[in-house]
Amino acid sequence: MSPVATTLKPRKSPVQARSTATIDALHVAAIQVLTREGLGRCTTTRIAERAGMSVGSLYQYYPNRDALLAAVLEQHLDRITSAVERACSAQRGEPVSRMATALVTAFLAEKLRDSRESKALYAVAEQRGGARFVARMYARTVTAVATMLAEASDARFEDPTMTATIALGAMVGPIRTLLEGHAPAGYEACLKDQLIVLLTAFFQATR
Amino acid sequence: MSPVATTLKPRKSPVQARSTATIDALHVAAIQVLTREGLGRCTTTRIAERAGMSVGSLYQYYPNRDALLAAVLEQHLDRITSAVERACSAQRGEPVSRMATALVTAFLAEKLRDSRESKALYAVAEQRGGARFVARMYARTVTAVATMLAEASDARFEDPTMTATIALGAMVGPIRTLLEGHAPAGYEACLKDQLIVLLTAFFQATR
Amino acid sequence: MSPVATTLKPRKSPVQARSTATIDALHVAAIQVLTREGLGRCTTTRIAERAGMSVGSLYQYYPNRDALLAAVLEQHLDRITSAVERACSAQRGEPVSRMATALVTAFLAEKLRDSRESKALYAVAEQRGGARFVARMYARTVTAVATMLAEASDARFEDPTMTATIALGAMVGPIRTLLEGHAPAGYEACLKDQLIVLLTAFFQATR
Amino acid sequence: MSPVATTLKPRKSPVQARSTATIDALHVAAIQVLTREGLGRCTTTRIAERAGMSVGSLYQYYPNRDALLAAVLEQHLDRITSAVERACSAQRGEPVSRMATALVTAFLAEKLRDSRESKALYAVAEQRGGARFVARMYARTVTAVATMLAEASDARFEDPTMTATIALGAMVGPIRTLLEGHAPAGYEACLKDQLIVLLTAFFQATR
DNA sequence: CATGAATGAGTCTTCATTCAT
DNA sequence: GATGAATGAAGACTCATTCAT
Repeated sequence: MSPVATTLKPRKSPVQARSTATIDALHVAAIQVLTREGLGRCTTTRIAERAGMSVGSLYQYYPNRDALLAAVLEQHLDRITSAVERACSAQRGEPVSRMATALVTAFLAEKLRDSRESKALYAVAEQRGGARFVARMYARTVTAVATMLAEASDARFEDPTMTATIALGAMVGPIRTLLEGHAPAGYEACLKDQLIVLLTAFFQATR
Repeated sequence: MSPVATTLKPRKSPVQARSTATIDALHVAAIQVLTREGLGRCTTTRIAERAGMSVGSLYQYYPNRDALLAAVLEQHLDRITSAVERACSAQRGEPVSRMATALVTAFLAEKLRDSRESKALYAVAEQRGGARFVARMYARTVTAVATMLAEASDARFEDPTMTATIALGAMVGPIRTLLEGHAPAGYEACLKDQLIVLLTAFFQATR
Repeated sequence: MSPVATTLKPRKSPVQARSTATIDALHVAAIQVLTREGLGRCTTTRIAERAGMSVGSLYQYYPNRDALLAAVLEQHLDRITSAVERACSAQRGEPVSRMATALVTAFLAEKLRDSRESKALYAVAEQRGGARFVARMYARTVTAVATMLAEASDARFEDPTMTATIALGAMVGPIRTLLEGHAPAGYEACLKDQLIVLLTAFFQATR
Repeated sequence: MSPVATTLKPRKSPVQARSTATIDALHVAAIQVLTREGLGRCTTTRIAERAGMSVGSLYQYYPNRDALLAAVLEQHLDRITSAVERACSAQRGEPVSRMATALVTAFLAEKLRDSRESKALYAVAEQRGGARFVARMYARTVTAVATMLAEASDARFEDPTMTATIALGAMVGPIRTLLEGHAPAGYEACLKDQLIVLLTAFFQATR
């Protein structure tokens, strides 16, 4: 939408007390508007309105629309990434089947915690500004998974980073199918088990 | 941006040769503008200009901007889906490993034929109108894959549709990683083999 | 007003017929708004409105507000500069008193042809974008005057450019006093004679 | 920008020392912002920030932005005018050549004391509110010069006010050329002498 | 039929001013 | 008195769509 996002960093935040609440209200409002109206209709005015404040206030905290959306995306991605990192570092030395289970469980739990939000943010991630955060999150997640895989008790991976990248994509793909509403009936119910089977089989075939 | 896409169908069916050529020029132009400028800057005027005609003429063929973009997306998806359908129907009765190979080969070839285009269209697919076409393509592809799987010579799937859906997502995920530029060096070179390993392992684990 | 004027060049003008009329209407409207409301209130909407068209049309001809104002300024300055150039080249070989008379006469006639316009444009000239045109006009005028002075029949100037620059400033100053309304009663009536005396005396004192 | 400058007078007279200091800080800050950012970016918030206080405090001293800028302009103009008045009243009874020298010397010294400031304030003077102060300053200066001229030892002026007005404009013009950056190399170095020659010649030609 | 100028609603963003703390 | 967050009107600019030529 905006050709060149000048700055995506939040503005020097005012005092603090009201700030945190206001920023949170903006994030929530942004996700709601994104969810209900779509990225195209997700305007600064509408976000501010739903957050119960004036546009001017929005600009007190973010230098432009993209910066706000980027912040929302970053928060979302960071939450998920952190959960995966935690899950991965807890599985070192375990067999790959447990790794697959832990990875899928952690990722799925976070991603589906608010599936409306997850879905709405895909559009933001597609944007110029969003790609940067996705890239960073991907890098962190791949590192976490690769590190975990390198210490599997029952496998030796030639190129853990490559395996981790493929595995991650293979896990995200079917989840996206669900979020975007292209899944058949009963899909969600067995998604977790299927993903575990998928990743376990892949890890064992690659080792 | 676009208020409410009233109709997404082309205004006149391309019966005449000139119409077909014109529509094609519009599609090509739309993809170029999308690719070079992004969805936000992909305006009707710019598309018409690059297609060598006036905006007025564009509206002779499509009732609005979204209809044009939807048509471009549909064409793209249809090409890929058809290729997959062909590949799948040719593998009936084969073992799952050959099925996986054929599926990955066909899909990858089409998707990477013009990766710029594929990537640019993700943004269109994300839009209101786009989801419908993606859904339809997903359905067709899943059906094709499920039908193929049901006749595998070395496997018996409990729920071929479910397996096909997961497999499809698992294949698309890593490809998307590549298209969106989040892949590490050397990724593209081994993507095909990795995907074949992935699907084969999954099919064999599920049978 | 605008921190960095990206482009001040008019847009690729459409056909021509209507164009010329439209552009002219814009110039006239801009001067009227500038005159009646001041630079601060000289908005694109108001200009378009007074020109009897929509904002969109304004932007069909000029990429931004400053470009329009710059064009108006340039036209104004070019008219005056050209008149001075003509007057100067006609005085070569004459005595300095005739040069002073010709210079003052030509300049004053043009500048006072529409004093409202002349005054209003001072504010535009002050702007980032305007300074460039003023500089260019100054350069042309100084060159014309210096060239003329160098060929005076009754004087030999050590540094004609310097003398021309000072003379020009000395002539413009009192005219500006008039245009800005700081002049006492009867000022305009004798301005021309006073300026001729001023420049003649200066040229004779400097030769 | 500012709707209608209701009042341009400071809200409270600077009786207390602290007030004077505060107002001075505001003036200095205003000039700095004006100089560094231009009139368009010279906002109350920025001025207050640079003055080390809050916007609210700024409004304790001035009813609106224009009042502050007007005060800054007035102070600037008053300083220069006072200097000229002093110089003029010291030259009574002297010959016009000394008068010219004294006038030019005093004016130039004040105007170039901080040329950045002088230049920046031109934009303020152009504004609605500014013209009033310039007019007042012009009147005082003309009076001072005219009074001086009326008592020249070697001349008798028919209309000292007219001569003074022209002389003032003739002196200001070339200085403005310098401040606005349209002057050729070496201009500043000989400006003073040239102006003295100019005014002396004019006075002698007019007497 | 093609053209492309005109339209004007809708976006983002800024900033003077106020007022609760 | 000082503070600075909140306000919202206003401005620049874009672009889908129409319609006179």
